[in-house]
Amino acid sequence: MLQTAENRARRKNDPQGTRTNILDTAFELFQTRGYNGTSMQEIVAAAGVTAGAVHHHFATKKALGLEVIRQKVAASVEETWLQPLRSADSAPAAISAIIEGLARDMDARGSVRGCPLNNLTLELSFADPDFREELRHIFDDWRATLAKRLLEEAGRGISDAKDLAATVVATYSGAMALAKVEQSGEPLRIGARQLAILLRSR
Amino acid sequence: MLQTAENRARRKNDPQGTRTNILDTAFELFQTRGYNGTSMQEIVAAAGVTAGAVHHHFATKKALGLEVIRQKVAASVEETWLQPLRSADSAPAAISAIIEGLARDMDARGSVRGCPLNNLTLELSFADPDFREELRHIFDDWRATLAKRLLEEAGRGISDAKDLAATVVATYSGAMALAKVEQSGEPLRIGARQLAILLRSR
DNA sequence: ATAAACAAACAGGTTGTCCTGTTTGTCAAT
DNA sequence: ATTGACAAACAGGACAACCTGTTTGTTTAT
Repeated sequence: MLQTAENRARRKNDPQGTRTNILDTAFELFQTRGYNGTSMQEIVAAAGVTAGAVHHHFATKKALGLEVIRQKVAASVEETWLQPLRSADSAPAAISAIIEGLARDMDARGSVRGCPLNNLTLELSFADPDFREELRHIFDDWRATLAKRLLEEAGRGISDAKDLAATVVATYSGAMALAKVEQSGEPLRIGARQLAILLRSR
Repeated sequence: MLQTAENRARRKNDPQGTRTNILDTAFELFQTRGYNGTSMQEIVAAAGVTAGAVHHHFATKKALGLEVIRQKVAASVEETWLQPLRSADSAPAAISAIIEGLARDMDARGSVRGCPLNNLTLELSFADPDFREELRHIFDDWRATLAKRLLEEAGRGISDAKDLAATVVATYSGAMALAKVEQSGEPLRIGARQLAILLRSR
């Protein structure tokens, strides 16, 4: 039975705010419990909205997941990697600074939830081609931005720059996996040091 | 209503075989759909056993997952990494051969499901400490075996060997993530080449 | 007036787990 | 050598909780 007008809760009527709230909450829960480990009910409860509101903005859980990747995950990589990279004087110095900054954040926070992009990639990119496509775009942008900055350095060809860019992404991603399983920032610091050596040697 | 004795199926009574069958099937499904993406019913159906049989050998899904990690995932790392490493003349040569062999397998197969250890680590190691503990042991063995072999090389200290071991694991793990999202063995080949350069430079 | 933005309740399928009953091997007593 | 007792190894559902998605109705902005 539906409720009467008397005791029905008032609507917020803040479409942009509600939508952003749902996206932010889903991103946080996916990051802590994973996509398949998070239920719609948990998202509804944590966001403090109703199931109807979620359904109005996102028809299915998959549609919500894809939007989280397109907006939140992409923005996260943009903020932590691409912007610092573009505004830095030296690419190798920026890479070291980014990774060591993350290691410091993790140790201060006391817990490591890992890289959102890698988390969702390993969970979903084989099982679902739609997710894979969205995730792949973000990786490609990341590698392209890195390669572009590494190409500016003296005495480096395009092929070397691309290979080094892929290696930076790989070593960072794997170090983050180690950091997650050890719950420590140390693997990231090791990775940063070894990447610095590799970037100096070429 | 329970079934009568007449038309009831005969028991297999092959405890070891049934148990191994369930473990193998669960490992395969976890590898393709993830832990939370796989239901008990799917495991039951794919293994061709009954729910009762699964419950007899593994009380809960989590208990089954932990056994898959302890036996199947650990054995997979042992087979592809530790044994080749121990029996090789040169550690750097073995590392290159292992990674490039995997890249060849993937291209021949036409699909990349990723590293079972990393897949489960990113999905579960933050959300559940019991899973994390089991996964961490495997990573630690992996790094220790690598460090031991890298230490044998001339002019290398224990600290450098440990750092390089962590970097080999990290770069491989991250390259496998790239391979998964690109569905190609190429990122692994790039990682192998760059690791060879790094191992030569020190 | 119309349509977007929600609130509330609900439908129907799926989930992990458990329970009861039957079959088979084992081992000791006869 | 046969039998009886007992425990392990399943078969076949049963079940409540939970899952995603929808529907219906009310509120607000334009």
